[in-house]
Amino acid sequence: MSNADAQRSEEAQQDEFEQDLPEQIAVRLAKRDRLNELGDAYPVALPITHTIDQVREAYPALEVDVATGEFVGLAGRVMFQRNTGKLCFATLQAGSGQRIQAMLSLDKVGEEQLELYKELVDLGDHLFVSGEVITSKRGELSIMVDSWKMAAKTIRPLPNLHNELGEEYRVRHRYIDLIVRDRAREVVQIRSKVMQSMRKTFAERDFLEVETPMLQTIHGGASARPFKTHSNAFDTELFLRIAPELFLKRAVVGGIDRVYEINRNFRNEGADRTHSPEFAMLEAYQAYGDYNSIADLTQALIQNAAMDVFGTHQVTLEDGSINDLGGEWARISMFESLSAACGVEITPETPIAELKKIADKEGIEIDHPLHGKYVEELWEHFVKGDLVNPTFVMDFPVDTSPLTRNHRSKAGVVEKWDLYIRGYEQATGYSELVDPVIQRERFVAQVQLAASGDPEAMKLDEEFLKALEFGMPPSGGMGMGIDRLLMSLTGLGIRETIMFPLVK
RNA sequence: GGGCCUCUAGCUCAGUUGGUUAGAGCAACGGACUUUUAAUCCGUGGGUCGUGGGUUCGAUCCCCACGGGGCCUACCA
Repeated sequence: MSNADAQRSEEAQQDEFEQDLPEQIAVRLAKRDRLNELGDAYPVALPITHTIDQVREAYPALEVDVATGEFVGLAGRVMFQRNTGKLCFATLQAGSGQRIQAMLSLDKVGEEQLELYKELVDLGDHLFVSGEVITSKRGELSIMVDSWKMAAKTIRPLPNLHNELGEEYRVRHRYIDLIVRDRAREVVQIRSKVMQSMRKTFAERDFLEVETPMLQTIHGGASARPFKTHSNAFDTELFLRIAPELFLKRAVVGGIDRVYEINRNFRNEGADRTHSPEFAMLEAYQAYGDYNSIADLTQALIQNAAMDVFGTHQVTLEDGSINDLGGEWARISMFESLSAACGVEITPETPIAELKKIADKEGIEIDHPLHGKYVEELWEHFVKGDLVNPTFVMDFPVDTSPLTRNHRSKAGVVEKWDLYIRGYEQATGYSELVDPVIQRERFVAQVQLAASGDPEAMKLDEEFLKALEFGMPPSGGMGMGIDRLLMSLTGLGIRETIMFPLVK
């Protein structure tokens, strides 16, 4: 297509755009033009002296019909309008959600400015007003406007504020959701404060925050299907990371003894109420720690976050129920809790055939070559549902945990825990496997699994093994889903804790 | 991946057992109103009924395909 053709087609598209406009958008575009004729529909600077929050704070409880003598200039989004012939009311909203009323009367602003206001200001516009802080005859804290200016003209109408938005509209137009729904703003604030709190806890313990590669030539550190992409410069296949683990361990080899990363992981798997294809993950490693010390750290991170953000360890969830995160969290053994729950002694030596018999009796279908897979499935069936309070489930089967050290005294299990809160897996922690010879054997076993068709089996990462061969100190490590943590702290679904979840 | 449900105005929703011109509230437009709080009152406009095909004299409604969304189910954190 030639440049001229391209331009013509662009103009055609522009015409089409303007012809097909919904009535309200056409009307607002005309108002925008009018504002630009008179001045500027989008001025770069406005003489703002106060925020809405500041004015509200300064006058928490004025009597009815008071004039304070204080003159302010402030701006906010017009959320409601109530116009009478010679007196207009507008409710202005700040980004914080704070609101204040603006009043425009004929004798203060004059006929021309009042008429222009009525003609050009719509719901949703950002409006600047300057005038005296007063209360109305009904006691509403207000600005008695001397002059007003459009701060930013909106072209699309806000949805009506008297019905809840549909779920799909909320997710696809989160910026609207944030404007009209207090809870949406609150969740963003909570998430930010939780991150601040966790970084503070880490800093107090001398952990360094680092960033490791998201684009990787070999994906590792977890069992999951990766997203694939391609590098033109290197002409090679790349993977979006499924976990940062193998790079954070390289950092520990390098002497970054206390290290953590909070960043995104990507897993090419199903999405539902508790899973998102991209999700925020915290991983932390502590040299000369083990799975006990890292469990202590995990408990501290979550309890500090609850205390810093909500001022209590007993957090109230969306449905009104209480999630009690207080006290020392229980630590139970996977094999012992499973044995107790199903009434049969189950150990790492229990033959697969016997485990299969129990599974069949319970109506659980398992088709997997690994002993540990049966144990974990049975455990989830018998025990998981009953775990409401925070609980560390300790000492997992060896064959499903290729990056974890063998238990120091119990045969057939590794030093790994999963943290469950309200029945959801919240975090996992290890005494890290640092023996490069055993690590190589574990990877080889994974490669065999992959050869037998398991798409989630780990790949053998020679560069990571080489790093281990230079000596990694004994370490504890943990990983925690941030979105999941937010769910535990609020009771919301994952798509509400992520500001912009993936939508088709 | 499998099953069930759903898509109507800017937003939230009615509705049509297939029949002339598809409705409401808020929003918009015109008018009245100097203390409103979803202001009120009078009037007006606004729709490819998700998209494409089929059945029919006639389809927004019935059928098929496709697309978006939701719930359940399976895998994974």
